[in-house]
Amino acid sequence: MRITNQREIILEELRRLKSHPTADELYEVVKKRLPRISIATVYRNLERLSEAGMIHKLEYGGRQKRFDGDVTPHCHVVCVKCGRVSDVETVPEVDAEHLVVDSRGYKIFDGVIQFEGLCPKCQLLEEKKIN
Amino acid sequence: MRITNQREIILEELRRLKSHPTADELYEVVKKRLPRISIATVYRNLERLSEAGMIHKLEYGGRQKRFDGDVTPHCHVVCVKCGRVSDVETVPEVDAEHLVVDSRGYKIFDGVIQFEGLCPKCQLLEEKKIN
DNA sequence: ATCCTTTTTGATATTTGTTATCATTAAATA
DNA sequence: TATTTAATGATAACAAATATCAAAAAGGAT
Ligand SMILES: [Zn+2]
Ligand SMILES: [Zn+2]
Ligand SMILES: [Zn+2]
Ligand SMILES: [Zn+2]
Repeated sequence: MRITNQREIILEELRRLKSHPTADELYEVVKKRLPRISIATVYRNLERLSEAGMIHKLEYGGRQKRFDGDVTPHCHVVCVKCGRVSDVETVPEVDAEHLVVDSRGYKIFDGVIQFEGLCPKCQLLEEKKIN
Repeated sequence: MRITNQREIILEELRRLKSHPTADELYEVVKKRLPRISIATVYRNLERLSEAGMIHKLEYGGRQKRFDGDVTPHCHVVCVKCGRVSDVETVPEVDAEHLVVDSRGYKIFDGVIQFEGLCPKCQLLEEKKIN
């Protein structure tokens, strides 16, 4: 895969951010360094980079996909209110395949534990609503 | 929540199906019993029923949301090729909260293990491609 | 039953995130 | 340098989901 200026900066900025941004959030950040870049270029490169395994595409709930520049194995927690995604530190990995008793004929590659919760911001909002 | 004929049949058919259908797949099935029903009614009721906890909304990869009439705790495997979703039988549940070392300030409700694999149909297609 | 209020429905328009198209530009190769 | 190949920017097209709204259905009061 060719290393174009746009591709390099998209990857750089995604790796810098720890927020698991959506394509348009990343577009806004990248635009500061490349004011003429098109949103299509951002979508295209995120797709290419994730195919190449250089980034991760996160397809959790909510409308928009999110992206992660950190490809080392780790778990995520998704806020059920706002959709924010954060990394979660877990105890040394449980091998997912050993948890399966009947896979219904599927050939299983991978198992990820995905947590659901309420982010700090949304917890504060909840408290205010009650009072 | 009012029990209308449409709502009842949507719930009935979703519970009968074990395929975790998309809204439009379920629409096609329900239409056999209610030929005049609108797709909007299906979307609306799936939303209301999932808010009420009577069904589950599955928001895995792929474009379309899927729905599950079985709300007893169980895990899913998603086919990475075709997006099909099936139930997976696992060993007696690991308590997700105990796996978390640092939740980054989130209040964690739930942790589900989501498996990725290749469904039987797509395994056959892969084999044919190789030969 | 009749009247009134609230909820739901069907049809369809709108929104939204994403993907496709295509002429132009940039990069790689010979 | 010329030729091929890939990437870009602008924007159209697409598809799933949601919003709108008049009409119909359901429920409650009298
Ligand atoms: Zn939140
Ligand atoms: Zn992450
Ligand atoms: Zn499949
Ligand atoms: Zn299921």
